Amino acid sequence: MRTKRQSSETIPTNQNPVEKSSAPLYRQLAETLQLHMESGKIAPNEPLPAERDLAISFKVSRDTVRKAIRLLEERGVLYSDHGRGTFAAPAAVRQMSRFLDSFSEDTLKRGGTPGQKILSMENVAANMAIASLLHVEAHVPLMRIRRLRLMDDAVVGLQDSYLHLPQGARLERKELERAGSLYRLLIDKFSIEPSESLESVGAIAASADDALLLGVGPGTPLLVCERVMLSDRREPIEYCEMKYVPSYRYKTRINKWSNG
Amino acid sequence: MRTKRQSSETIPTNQNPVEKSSAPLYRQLAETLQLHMESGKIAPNEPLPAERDLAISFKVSRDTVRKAIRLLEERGVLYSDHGRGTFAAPAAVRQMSRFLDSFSEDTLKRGGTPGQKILSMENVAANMAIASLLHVEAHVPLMRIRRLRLMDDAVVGLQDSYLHLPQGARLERKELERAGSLYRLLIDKFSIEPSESLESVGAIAASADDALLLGVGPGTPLLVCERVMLSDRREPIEYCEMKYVPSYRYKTRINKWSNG
DNA sequence: TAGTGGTCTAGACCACCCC
DNA sequence: GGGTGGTCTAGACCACTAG
Repeated sequence: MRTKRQSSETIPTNQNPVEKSSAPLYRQLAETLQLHMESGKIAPNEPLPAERDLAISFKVSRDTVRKAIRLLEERGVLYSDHGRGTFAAPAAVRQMSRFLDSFSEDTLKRGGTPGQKILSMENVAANMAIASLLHVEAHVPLMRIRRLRLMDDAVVGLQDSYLHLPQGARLERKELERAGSLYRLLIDKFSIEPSESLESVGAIAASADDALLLGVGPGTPLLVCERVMLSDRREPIEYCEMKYVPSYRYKTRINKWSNG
Repeated sequence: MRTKRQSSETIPTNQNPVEKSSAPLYRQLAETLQLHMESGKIAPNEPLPAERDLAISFKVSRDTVRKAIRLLEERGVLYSDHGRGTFAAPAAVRQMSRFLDSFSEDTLKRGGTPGQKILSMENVAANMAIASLLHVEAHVPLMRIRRLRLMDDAVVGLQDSYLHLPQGARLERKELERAGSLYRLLIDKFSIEPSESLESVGAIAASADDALLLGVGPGTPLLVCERVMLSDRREPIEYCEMKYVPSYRYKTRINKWSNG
C-alpha cells in the first residue's frame, strides 16, 4: 500500500483515458478536472492527487497534466504551491473571471439577461484624439455606434464605439441587432479577432444627455471605462467609451504577484 | 546560407549563454530578451528569431525558450501567432500592466511619487458584512487603517483597510510609515504573502466626510474599488475600500479571449 | 512546400515543505 | 526522508500560415 498523502478521492478516468473531441489533450484533461471539481468532489483548499499520479491515471505525460493545471489556475479553479500540492480554489475565487468579459458574457454570468438598444449607427470622420488612438489619419471614416445596454430590461449602460473597419466593409443595423454582440459580428463577418484591449477606468458625473438616456439625475456619478481594442495583428480596431449607472459594477480577479 | 525568414537581427548571446544569477534559465532568458527589445532593436510588430533558432543561440532547449516567451507574453512584451511567428508588441501594450499594481507601484510606473498620510490605526470589532467577507466570526478584532494616498503630494485617494492579523500580531504606526507599503510590511513582518485579490469597481458620490478629506466638493463622482485580498493559503487577509478623485484612473490590459 | 508555433512524451534533477 | 511542485532536456509529430 502506498504511504502517500491521501487526496479525497481518485478522479474517475473516463475509460478511454481522456479523448472526446480533437481538442488538445491538456484542454480535455482540464475540462474533466474542472467538471470533477465543480461537482464538489474536492472541497475548497483540499488537495488534488499529485501531478505524477494524475499523469498515470489519465495515461498522459506529467507535462500534459501540468499544462492542464496551469490552464485551470488561470481560470481560478485551482492553485498550486511549491512543495505542498495542488488545491481546489475557494468558491469566491472560482466565480470571478480574471478577464473582463464583454457586456453580454458578463451579464449572463451574473444570471441576468443582456440586451441592447441601438441609438445610432453612422459613418463619421475621425477627430484627432480618436485618430491618434486608432493609429489612423484624422478624417479617416469610422463607424460610430451608440448603444444602450440593458440588464433584465433595465438600462445600465451607455456605449459609444468608434470602429475602424477594412475598406468597403459595411455593417447593417439589422445584423448587429441579430448578433447581439459586436465582437461576435466582427469575427464572423470580417474575420477580425479581438485579442487584447487596453482599458482605463474612472468616475465621471452624468451630463444632461447621459442622464436622460440612462434615466438618472444629471450629475449622478457614473463608472466610465474607455477601451482600445486590438486585433490579433495588434492593429487598433475600436475605441469605445462606456458609462454605467452606479448600481453596475465591474468585478475581476487579480493575481497580485504574478510578475517576476 | 539559410533561406529562412530574416529577423531584424540576431540577439547577442552574452558569451556565457545566459547565466548571471541562480534564477531559472527561462527567467534569465526572458530578461535578456526583454532588455534587447526595450532597447528598440526590434520594431513593434516585427518578428523575433524562431523559437528553434533562439534555442540554438542561447544553448537551451526549445521548451525553455517557449517558457521565456510565455512569460514575456504575459507581461505584454511580445506575442506569438501560430504559424506566423513571435513578434514585438506595440509600445502601448508593453506599457500597460495586466495586473493591478499596488498604489505605490502604480504611481511609480506613471512617473509620480507615491505618498501616504495615515489618518488612523485602531482595533475594531468586525461587523457582520466584513466578518462574512473575511470568513471570521462577527466581533473578531480587526485592525482598521485609514489612509490618504498622495501622488506628487496631491491627495488622490482614500483607503480604508480592515486586516485580519494572526493572534497577538501587533502593527505600529511608525512601521507602516517607514515601510510605505502595507503589503511589503505583511510580507516582511508576518510572512503573509498576498497571492490573489477579488475586486469590484464602481462609481459613487463623495460623502461630506470623503469630500473634506479628498479636497473636493460633496457629491463629486469618485471611483470606488473594493477588494478582498487572499494569502497564499487563500485565506482572506484584508478587506479594503478605496475611493479616488475623478482625475485618477485605473489602467489595465486585458487578454480578451484567453479562456477556452 | 517550407517555416513557424503548438502539443506531447519520458526521463532527470532541483527546490521546497512537512513530518 | 519522502512527497510535492518547478525546471530542463532532446526529440517527435501536428496545425497553421504564407509564398
